[in-house]
Parts: sequence; structure tokens; C-alpha cells
Amino acid sequence: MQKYNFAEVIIDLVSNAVDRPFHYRIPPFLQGEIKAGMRVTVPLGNRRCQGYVLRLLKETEIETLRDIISVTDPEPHLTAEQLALIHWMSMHYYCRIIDALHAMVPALFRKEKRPGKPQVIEVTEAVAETDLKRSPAQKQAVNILLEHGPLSRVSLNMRGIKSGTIRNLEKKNLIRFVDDSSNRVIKEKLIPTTKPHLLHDEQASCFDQISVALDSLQAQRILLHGVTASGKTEIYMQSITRCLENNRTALVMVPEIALTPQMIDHFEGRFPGLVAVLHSRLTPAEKSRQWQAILDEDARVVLGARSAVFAPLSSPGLIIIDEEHETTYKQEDAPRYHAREVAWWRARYNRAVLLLGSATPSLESYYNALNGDTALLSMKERVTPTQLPPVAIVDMRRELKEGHSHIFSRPLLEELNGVLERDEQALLFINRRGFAGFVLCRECGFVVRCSSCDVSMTLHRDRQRMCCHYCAYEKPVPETCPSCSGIKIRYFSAGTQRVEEEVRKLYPEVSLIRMDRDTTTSRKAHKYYYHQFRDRKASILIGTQMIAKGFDFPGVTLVGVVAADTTLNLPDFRAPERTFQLLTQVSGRTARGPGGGKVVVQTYHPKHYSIMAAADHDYCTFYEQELEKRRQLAYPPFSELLRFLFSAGDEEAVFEAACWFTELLEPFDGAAELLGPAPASLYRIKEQYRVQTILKGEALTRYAPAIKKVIREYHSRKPPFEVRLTVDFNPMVVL
DNA sequence: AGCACGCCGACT
DNA sequence: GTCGGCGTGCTC
Repeated sequence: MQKYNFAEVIIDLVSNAVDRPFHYRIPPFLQGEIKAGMRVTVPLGNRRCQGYVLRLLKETEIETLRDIISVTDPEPHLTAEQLALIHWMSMHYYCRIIDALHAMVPALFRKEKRPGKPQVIEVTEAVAETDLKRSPAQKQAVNILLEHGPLSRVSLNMRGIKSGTIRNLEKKNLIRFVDDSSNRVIKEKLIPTTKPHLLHDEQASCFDQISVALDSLQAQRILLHGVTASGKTEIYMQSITRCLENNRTALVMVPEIALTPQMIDHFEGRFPGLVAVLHSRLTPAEKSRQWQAILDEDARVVLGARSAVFAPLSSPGLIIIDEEHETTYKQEDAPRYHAREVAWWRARYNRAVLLLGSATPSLESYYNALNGDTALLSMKERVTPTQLPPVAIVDMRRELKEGHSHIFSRPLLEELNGVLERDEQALLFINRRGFAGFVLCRECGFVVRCSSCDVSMTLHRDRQRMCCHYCAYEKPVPETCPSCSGIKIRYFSAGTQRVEEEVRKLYPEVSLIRMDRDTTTSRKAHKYYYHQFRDRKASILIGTQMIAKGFDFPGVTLVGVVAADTTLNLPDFRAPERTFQLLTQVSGRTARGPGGGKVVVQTYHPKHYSIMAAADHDYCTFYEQELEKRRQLAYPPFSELLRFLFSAGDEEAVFEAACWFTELLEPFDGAAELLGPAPASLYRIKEQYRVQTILKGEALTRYAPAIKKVIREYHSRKPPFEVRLTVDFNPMVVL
């Protein structure tokens, strides 16, 4: 048997130039010491670098080999699963190998020297004769240790013991650190502080089916489609319990915004001492410790946001993604992964169940459910029966025709007056995010669209042209409406500031709060306004996206959507889906109080299917229609998109680079559809011109190696382009 | 990334 | 005559 004399190493440097494995010789003194996944120090040029062993090799073609200098860890730093996932991500998301690795392991953990043996804390004999009445924190810590026996530092942290307390106890010689001799299986019984709730019929039937899946030990994907407040969280928790009983671990993902202290308490209450929490507010040291706890199997349940999808749980049996349709699960910079896709990869690798929960599932997940790739479970009842609010659609064309051209329609004003008279509260919602200009006829609602891509065309004011940023088709700006010949066809814009001004004009005495990116730069400000409004210090809250999610104010009896059209006419093929989800979400912001509530939606497209379906709370009709449209135009989920975005300050250079690159892609035209290069809808952002090319087709991953080659060619072109290229697989927004 | 190699302007 | 500017190219 030939020996592994060589190692394939990826260098820990973020650069396109070293985004490939390097081969090194394993010197005799390291023979048998080195395993895949270990960190090593290797010579590169005239210096030493950290690297990661991807795999061991028996032979290599490379002739100019150098020796590995040293190994960093006694045990592999990366698991076999992580190594495989890194490879998959670099192909699937067209990112550097090192970017995939960096996304997967917390920065500090990568740099730290790993402790040789895990240590646990035990009480010393001195505890018996020490009075801790005056230090309750220390007393609590000692009590926990007496009850459970020796515990690791993180285990104590997970039970609310601060690091300072541990330090003080050590100083007093009341505790000591010893090597951990236990075998770290579950060694404690679950003593939940919150009891499982009794499930109602629908919940019980869903839970039964999830249980069957969990017990089957096969990879399965389940979509739990449950209306708001139908009790999904309780199902999650009981499923986790089931999973732990099978001696496996569980991962729960929620959108960052939903990861509140209450949410964490909820899970820690049910699974005391077993929950690791991963989110962006942890300090690097805390994050690193949580990571170690997961590796040591101290934590058996992980709760976290997007990046928690990489949590190094040894044998996950259940991965839950709550609010699976949320776009925050897609990472917006390299590696541009989607947590739902990574989670499914991991579920397959580990033969685990992937449970996707949502009141408004993504088209992708719904489609998978329809064609049988995903099991579909539905819950239509709310736990506490409250009616979904009536939604009134206001036709803004008619308002105009009847001489009312104000941004607030008469029905909305009427409702607003009522709310203020009764001393209740209202939310006024205006979408501005990713705003791109479109042209709309105020008389008939007509919007200029591209006939082949079915997205709104973008107005380019400087050249006075309409442009489709998918296929680059152009035409002049119409002076009269092509549909009704009206003359009130113009650039459509709306903003929170404008809404605020108008409200102040109408109701000078009423106190109001505006929340958008301008007024809530700090997290503190966000919290402050939230509490101000909840404590009824203001009657009207005006805001963007950020007030659509997770805000529950019992005082709110009216939600006004000032301009549904801004979302609906975004030049993006997902615009109807986003509109439907948004309207459904904002509707959920009311009617939770005892008196119920109302929703008023203002639009120039009162008959649009996504608006009508949202108003009727009719999910199926919406999905059917939207899926049919996607099928006709071959958009996801019927295809995959690969977006190449070129950006630089020099307009000409951007086009030159984009054209050069797109020509290299031409061999794929036919196997897939090649669109562009075309100016991006948001053509200039921060002085940067943006041009894009889109590749649209099925199973694009087949071409990944060839496309990667083209990307590499672009980066190594001489003379080089001073134009940034970003590649995004299935982008969430194409603006 | 980081560092050497390399070929043109103002200094002891 | 040399010191040093940063453009280009490479690292198993």
C-alpha cells in the first residue's frame, strides 16, 4: 500500500490568484500526523502561510514541491462534511474556496489554537464551609454544579452564568478545572421550565407526520404551510424533542430580526442547558466558545440566523428554517449562498429532515411541494381564533378620475380619521427598498413593460429612454399612454418623507413616528421608536419594510399600504411574489387585538392577481397563477439564473468588460439562454456604473467547471480590467 | 494577499 | 552614478 506522501492545501489568503489547491510534500516527521481538515503552516514564495489540508495524495504531477512546515492541530479543524460542503459551495455559488471556508467557521475560531482536551468545572471541598449568601450569582453557579456534576464553561454560560462569576469562584478556590473524562453523550435529563403544549388536531396531525419522517432516518424535506399564529413554534419544539430522543441533534434557523431575547428564552426554557445561540451580535470570543460547545456536543440544539446553517453539529437529524421565504436567508456578498439550499445539502448528507415553515412559502418551496420533492403539511386554523382582517383595495385611477389626486385616497383618510377619533393606532406602510424608477399612467395604471421578459422597463432620465435591464431592449419614453392615450403618464416615486409631510399637513396635532433607514441608523434608535409606539406615545407609525415584520402592537387597528405599486412594479421577476408576501405580512400587523382591524391597500392595479389574492387571503390562487407565469417565461423555479454583474466608475470600461466576458459565454448559448449585457436597472450606484449578463437555464451546475474557467480567464486577463465582476447564482433581486 | 523583479526620474 | 516609484507576475 502506497503511503500518502503529499497533501492538497488551500492557502488562507483571500485572492483570486491563490484560489486553487497547492501541493506540498509531507515530511517524514509528519507522516501519519496529518489528516484532511487540519490547519498547516506552509511555505509560499518567501513567507509562511496558514493553509488547510483538503485531502491527502499518494502522488502528484507537480515537480517543484516544498515541505509542509508544521501542523497546527492534533485533530482536524474541519470535518469531512465541511470539506465536502466547501467544495460544493465553490462550484454552486462560484465563490473562492477560501470564501466558502471563511463563511463556515467563525474568524476567531480559525485563528485560535484549539484547547487540547476539553475541561470541565467541578466544585471543591471548600464549598461546604463557605457562605455565599452575599453573592447570589456565585451561589447559583455552585448550586447548578452540585445538581449536575462537573460541567464545561460553556454549559454554565448556557445556563446564564457569566464568565466573571466563574473567575471569581476560581479565585476563591471554590471551583477547579479538571480534564473531562466523560463520554459526552446526553448525560442529563431534560428538565424543561416550559411544558409542551397540547396540540390541536391540525398540529397533532402535522407533528405525527414529522415524527414518522424523523424516525425513518432518511433525508426528507417538509414544507409546513401555516397561517400566522397557527402554532408552528410548538410543532418545532416537539419535533426537536423527538429528534433528541433519537439521539440526534437539531438546528433551528430564524431570520435575524426574529432572534429576540424572548425567542431565545423560549427555546432555552424548553431545552435547558442544551441550546447554543449563534447570531451577529455575539463577540468573536463568545461565538468561538459557542462553536466549541457545539463541537464538544455540549450543545445539542442550535438556534441562529443565516450563518448558523454551518453549525458543526455532529449528527443533525432535524434542520428547521422558520419563515423560509425570507430573503435574508440569502447572503448578499461572497459566498452568495442561500441557507435553504445549504440546509438541504446538509440534510441529504446527514439523512436528516429539513422542515421549512412559512405562512407565505417561497415559489420554489411551493413548487417542490406540488411536484412531490417536498412533503406538504398545512395548518389553516389559528391557535386563538381571530379573524384575518378585511382588506380594502382602493383604485387610485378612480380616485384621480373623480378629482381626488392626493396621495391618500378618500377611503384611507376616512379610516385614518376614525382611528384618530377613537384614539387607536395606525401603521402607514410605504415600500422604497431597492427602488428603481418606472413609468406609470395615473389614469389607467399602465406600466411600460418588456414584452419578452415581462418586467417593468426602467427609465433612464439622462437619455430619456426606457430600457429592459434583462435583455437590453430599448425604446423611447412615451408621451401619452399607449393604452389609454392619457397624458398623465409619468415617473412614479414615493417615499416615507413625502408621506410624513402629508400626514403632518393633514393632522398637525397628531404625534407620529417615521421609521426607515434614515431615522433608524442605530439599533438603539430602532428599539427606542419601537417602544415609543408600543407605549402609545404616537398614533401613527410611518415606515418601510422594517415595520412589516415582527411588529405586534395591540393598539393598531389600521394598516395603510400607501402605494402597493412600488413593489409590484419593481423591474424584477419576483415582484408579484414579493408583493403578495408583503401584503400578507402587513395584514398580519393588525387584527391581533380584540377589536380586530382593517387594511387599506392603495394601488393603480386593483385587479392584479397578487393584490387580489393577498386581499382575499387566498394563497392557492396566487401560487397557481404565479407558477404558470414563471413556467411560460422559464423563470425560477423552472430554471436557474446566473447573474454576472460588472461595475466600475468608468462607464466605457464596464461595457467593454461585460461584452468581452459575454462573448466567452457564447458557447453556452443554446444549452442555456444568454441575456445581455444590459445596463442594470439601478444603473449607477455610488458613482459606480453597473452592467449585467444573465445566463438562464436548467441545471446550470453542469457547466460550473467550464464557467469557472471563464471567470478565471476574466480575472487573469492582461491588461486587466479595472471592473469588478460579481457572480450570483439565483439572485433574490435583479436590480 | 504580499513580495520580488524590473525599468525610468531626482538626489548624495 | 544610485535610491526608489509602483506596474506586472508568481507563489506547490
